[in-house]
Amino acid sequence: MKISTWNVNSVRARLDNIILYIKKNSPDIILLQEIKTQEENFPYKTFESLGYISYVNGQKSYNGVAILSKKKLSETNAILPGDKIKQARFFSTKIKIDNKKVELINIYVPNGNPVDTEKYFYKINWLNLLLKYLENKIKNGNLIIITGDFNIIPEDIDVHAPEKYLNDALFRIEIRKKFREMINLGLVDLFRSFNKKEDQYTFWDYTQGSWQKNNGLRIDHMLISNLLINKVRKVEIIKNIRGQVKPSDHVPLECEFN
DNA sequence: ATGGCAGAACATTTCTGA
Repeated sequence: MKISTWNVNSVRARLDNIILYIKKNSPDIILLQEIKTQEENFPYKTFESLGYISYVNGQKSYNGVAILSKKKLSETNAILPGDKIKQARFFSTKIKIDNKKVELINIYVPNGNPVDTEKYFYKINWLNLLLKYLENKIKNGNLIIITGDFNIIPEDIDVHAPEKYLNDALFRIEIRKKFREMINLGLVDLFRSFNKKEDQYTFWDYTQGSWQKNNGLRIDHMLISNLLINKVRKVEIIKNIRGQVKPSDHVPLECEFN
């Protein structure tokens, strides 16, 4: 089974790119972030014609997450307990891997810049709520796959110029500790466990020729329960997507399970 | 320090993103 995560920066503006990607890579499940639309304007029918059922947690203009799946999904939930701001950044469901029940979670973590503003504190608070949610699930014996746009650069190796990001909401120690806390719950940074190389990015800014200079960031992740790691066949960043006409600033991250 | 680009909507300008 192939699972893919992709911040598309507007599902409607990116429809042609997404269709092309689906036809070529045919993931079983795609987790989308930043769909930037309400459910009423989501292109359900386009994806249905490609063989996918869409599950959408939408919002006007900003944020929004969705899961496209070839098979019907069960136990879907669009609410992160305790989040009072209620931006559309969370969607969870249950799937089966190797006949084991697994909670699959799609997240779009707040960016948090500029630091030490209301936006930054919202990010910290959102991550704390997510940690509480994960801790509870894991304590109760649930297997987890959590994927999406974490807006966190885990290590120096994951950013083209670490010294420039020390006081950025994506790289501040305080934020990176939240990522580490997730790992410490018993999760694995799947991409990094399979690939130790530098310059492995999932995002390149639209400005300053970032793509051409390979000035990227690795901020889209898949964390999975330790117990699932031996079910993983392959994990891959689909980098060439960023070179398309009218691309998203993020590219898909794929994982194949046995 | 600013602005580089892109998308959506309050739309020929403003906001948000990372």
